[in-house]
Parts: sequence; structure tokens; C-alpha cells
Amino acid sequence: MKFGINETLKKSQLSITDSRKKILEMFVRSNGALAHADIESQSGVEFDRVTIYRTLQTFVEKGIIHTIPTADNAVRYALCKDACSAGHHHDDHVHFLCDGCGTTYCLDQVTAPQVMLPKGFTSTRTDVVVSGICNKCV
Amino acid sequence: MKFGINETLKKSQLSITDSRKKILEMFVRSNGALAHADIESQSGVEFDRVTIYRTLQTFVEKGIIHTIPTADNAVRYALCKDACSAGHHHDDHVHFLCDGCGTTYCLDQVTAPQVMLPKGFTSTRTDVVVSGICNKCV
DNA sequence: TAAGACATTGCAACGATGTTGCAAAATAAG
DNA sequence: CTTATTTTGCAACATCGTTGCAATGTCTTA
Repeated sequence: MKFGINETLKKSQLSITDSRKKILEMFVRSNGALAHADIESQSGVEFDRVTIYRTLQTFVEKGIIHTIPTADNAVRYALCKDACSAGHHHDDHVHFLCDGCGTTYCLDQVTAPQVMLPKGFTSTRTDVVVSGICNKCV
Repeated sequence: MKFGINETLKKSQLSITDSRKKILEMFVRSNGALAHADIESQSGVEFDRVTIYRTLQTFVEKGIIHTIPTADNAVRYALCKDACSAGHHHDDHVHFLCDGCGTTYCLDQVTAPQVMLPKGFTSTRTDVVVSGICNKCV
């Protein structure tokens, strides 16, 4: 079941604005992940920096996108799966960060393995980030 | 085989200075991970901000400490195991980030599981970060 | 379609974080 | 002890992200 841009925004009870449509479209087109800087450079001077920050924040809160932890400490965002709802993310898939081209992939086929924690530790979320070379940079 | 502070620095061909000794000692004492801010507040006005940044950079390059990717996008550092040498890190253990107290633990017992990658993808490093509640925050 | 209520945007200013160049000070080598 | 090399501290700067507020745009209801 696929939704259009506007439908996705409406479903999350968000007003439909130019910036939100444009930014959400970027995520849909790129099936990788995007950093704030990517969005800012791709959209040129069309939107204010602040607008992009706030739009990303809103999307994360509404469960449309999620953040990806990376070894190089740059925040990246990617589209959530349908299972995610506002305030409750369920993105247990593995992320792959290519050292060559810098692209971040969501490896949906691979799920994060369950790790055994010491006594008294409770897990709410597991992030797996694999770094290496992707199939385009060989 | 355990080395003293000075021996560790010498082994990495680093001059022995007050700031390096003090910062390395912090890592040895805390068996968790430290962020730049932790070090800055713990050492007070003793060292310049810049000195701390450069010292951490140097330690990473020499293979004394390594960075930990976190979901909250704050860079943290932890001591490397003996297997690490300058330019070649081998820290495949799992990290645990407590949402309660913010402490980062290195779970040495647990090793990062091997993940199956799609054809053409090569892995050089795997980071696993588990978030949740630690045994002190229950 | 028009008007009012509400949400979003852009601007400016600010704080936190991290980097660079250069002179002074500390460390290492002879 | 003296000289050469590193390292430190300072200042200035670049980047990243946040906040308050007025102006603009979107939604709702009639």
C-alpha cells in the first residue's frame, strides 16, 4: 500500500506546505538516507535553514522519518516503515554506511540480531551500523 | 599485561605532558565512555578546550581510544583494547547507552554478530549500540 | 469563495561545538 | 645546559542547531 506525499502528511495531521512536500519528496526519491546538509544543498536557497531543521524535527516526532546513528557523527534521516507511528519507532533493520561514496543504505532484509544483555539491563532499541564499501564503489 | 599511563603514551610515541596524562587517566578510571563535555567539566579550567580536542584526536589516531556512535549524536570516546594499533581499530564489542543516566557501557562479553550483507557489499566495521535502562537506573 | 483562527515560515540573534594560525611554553634530544 | 621539536593557550573563525517574534500561508466554517 503506497501513499502519495499529501496523503502521508495528512495522515500525520500536518498542514500541507511547500517545504514539507519538497522535503518529504526528497526522502521518497532517494531510497538511502539524507543528512541535513544534503537537503539544504539540494533545495538551494529555496528554504531557510531553520525551516529545514523544524521540518525534520516534526517528521521525526510524527514517525515519518527516523535518525540513524553513524560512526562519523553526522545525523542522517531515513523514511520509517509503516510500522512506525508518532512517538513509537520500530526500525530494527540494519544500516550500511559506505566509506566510499558516503551513502547510507537501509538494509531492510537484514534485521538487527537480539543481543544478550547483562543482568539488570533492559533494551528499548538496537542500532546496527555496518561500515564498508557498497556495490557501486567496488 | 597492564601498562601505566606513561608507558602507554611512550608506546604510542607521544610526548608525556600534563594534559595527556590527566586525560588518559580519566579514561582508565572510568570504565565507561567519555564525551568531550565530560572531560572538559571534570578537568575544570585546567586545560584549554582546544587542548582537549587535540588530545582526543591524537589518541584516536594512535589507537588509544575509539569513538562510539550514539543515537543522540553526541560523540563519545572509550579506551581501545590491546588489539588496536595506530590506524587500525578492532573494537567489535557492543555498546550500551543508558537513557536514564546517560552512561555508555562497553559490553566486552558480547561481540557484535556477523550480519549478512547483500551481494557486492564489503564490511570493514560493525557498530552495535543498544539503548535502554542500565542496572543502576532500574 | 471569503474571513477568521491557527499553524508555519523567515529573519535575526544567540549558544554550543569544533577548527585553524600563530606566538609562548614545555618537552625531548644531544 | 642548550638547541630543536612538540605541545599548549589564545584569539578568531566556521559550522551546527535553537529560540523569539513578526509576517505569511494553510485550514475550517459558513
